[in-house]
Amino acid sequence: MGRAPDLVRLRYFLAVAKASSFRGASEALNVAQPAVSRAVQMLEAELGFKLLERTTRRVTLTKAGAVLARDVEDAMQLLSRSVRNARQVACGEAGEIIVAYSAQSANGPMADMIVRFRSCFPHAAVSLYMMSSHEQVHALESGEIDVGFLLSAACKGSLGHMVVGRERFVLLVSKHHPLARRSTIALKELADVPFVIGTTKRWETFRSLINSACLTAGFLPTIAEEADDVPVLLQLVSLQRGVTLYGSAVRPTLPPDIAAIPLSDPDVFFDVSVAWNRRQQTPLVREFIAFIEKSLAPIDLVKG
Amino acid sequence: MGRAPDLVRLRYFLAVAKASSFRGASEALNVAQPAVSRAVQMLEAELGFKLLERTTRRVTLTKAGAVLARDVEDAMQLLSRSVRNARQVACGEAGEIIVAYSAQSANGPMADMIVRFRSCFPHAAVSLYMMSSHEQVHALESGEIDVGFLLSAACKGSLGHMVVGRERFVLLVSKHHPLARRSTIALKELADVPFVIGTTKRWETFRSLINSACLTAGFLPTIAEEADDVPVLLQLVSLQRGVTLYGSAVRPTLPPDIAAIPLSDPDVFFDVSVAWNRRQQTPLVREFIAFIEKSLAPIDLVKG
DNA sequence: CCCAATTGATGCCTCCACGTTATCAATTCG
DNA sequence: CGAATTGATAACGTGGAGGCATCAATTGGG
Repeated sequence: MGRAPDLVRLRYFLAVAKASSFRGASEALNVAQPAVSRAVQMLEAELGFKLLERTTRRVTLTKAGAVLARDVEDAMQLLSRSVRNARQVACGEAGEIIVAYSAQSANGPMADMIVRFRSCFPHAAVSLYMMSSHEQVHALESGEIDVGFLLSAACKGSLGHMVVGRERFVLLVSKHHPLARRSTIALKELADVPFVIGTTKRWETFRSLINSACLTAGFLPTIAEEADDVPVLLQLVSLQRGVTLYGSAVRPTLPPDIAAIPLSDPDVFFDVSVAWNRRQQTPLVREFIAFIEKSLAPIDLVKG
Repeated sequence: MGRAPDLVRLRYFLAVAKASSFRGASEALNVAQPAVSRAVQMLEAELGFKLLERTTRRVTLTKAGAVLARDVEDAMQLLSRSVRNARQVACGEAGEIIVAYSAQSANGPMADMIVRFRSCFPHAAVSLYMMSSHEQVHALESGEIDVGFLLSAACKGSLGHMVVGRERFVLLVSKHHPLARRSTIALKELADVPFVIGTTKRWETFRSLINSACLTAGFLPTIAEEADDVPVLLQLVSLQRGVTLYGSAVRPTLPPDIAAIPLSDPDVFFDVSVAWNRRQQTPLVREFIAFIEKSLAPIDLVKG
């Protein structure tokens, strides 16, 4: 009941309708003329009504045939659009990609990369979600996100990843704080300075980065206050409840009453990576990673 | 080259996508399982990219496969809608029909017939055009219109036609005219009364009807003034430039200063027909004529 | 008025494509 | 570890689509 007829027959019929001639259609289709005659006959038999009025000298469309030709042409166009679209998705030219980024990576080169990727892949739908490095690892493993910009330190073995940037720490202090006038500062000077810092799971990776940096300087930071998101953290710094360490890229976005003082320690830095799940790489994800890699190449050349 | 793949293969693929299983799909399709495997393989080979991820125990859609399944389903639905629509046109359930009607038939049973036809054939597009009987004959022969309501006297041999109503004449006179007080009038009383009447080609049929009616009463009407459309004709009657004869059904639409006086002659009437071109009857036209015929049956029963 | 030419339909033959059965390889349960 | 299920593969047969040759019918020209 109501199954669609063979596409070849429909194509032959359309060709006859366009050419108003079986012979002309057969030439346009590069087949022999009897094939076209039979195809249309079979189609009519299958449908149960006549599509063409033949007068051995002239071929005209039936009303029903005209309607069918018009509608079928649209449907076939939709069909080939479907195939083209799927092909684009298959080769990574189109599709959806869900990208996460952490607070620490947000101020780095990530934003620019996304913008340029979007303009290079106009058929791709890029969704962005803010997510801590720790959360991203789980989201990548469960497939909730396709790629993530996160702290390299958070990456696990099951994830593919690639370092996209190295960042030095800056000390964030209130401008009214005694340390605010310093142009640089050594990490070990902070041994007795109270810190405000995130302590929930969300901050796990970044906190352990700070801890290990402080440990190599010979102390463990004194936690004076805890905050769970960046605005509150900055608020607490403003109120001189403590100081905190952050990536240097945060500077352009700081409120005016907070100073960012570079650390003088040469080896204290952290890396930001783009990470992905090796097991579910869609073509578009591959394209995305390749795009990031290519974006990085000139940067590395400058450094090397 | 972007030709569309075989519909059967696409249907098989959709079935697998729905069932998430080759075996399940094969049962749903009532074919053996290898047929489904091969069909999907051929489809993938034809398209050039994978649609399904097989793990011998679980079948999942590729991103491209998911996109294709979604879009192809829509396209196939459109395709079967096209076929259904064409079938409706073929059996006369749907389609376009262009109907003409003359001034004399406009006030008869035509209007009601059109309304009821429209409600019985909701998928049919009925276009209405006002056209004189004379013009309708040409328009029917050239195929510009499908059917016409016109004076039976205008019908030629090449057209099929069917009488749908018989109408008596009424004399239209100004209410200030001496004859306005009469309740009936005999045709021969009008031998010396000046007429206003249409004289162009458009009025040819109706004028010859009036002429022959008058001739049987023993005179030829005196033409005092000519008018080419109904409002002007009525205007001239109002201004007492003359009287005219018209179908009695016009009465409900007359302006208040014009009286309609029935003729007492028993044999003076004219017939209105529905006419069509025998050579280009679309199914819907056949349905229309059959509908009119059926609408007429009860009327004839009452008369007979 | 008839013959040549063109057009669509038909008969016959071939061959590819699809479907079926039988079987294998791999994974999942009990 | 064996039973069962699932998808892939092999071998085989049949139906349908296309090609060739030909027919029937209409048209146009001499």
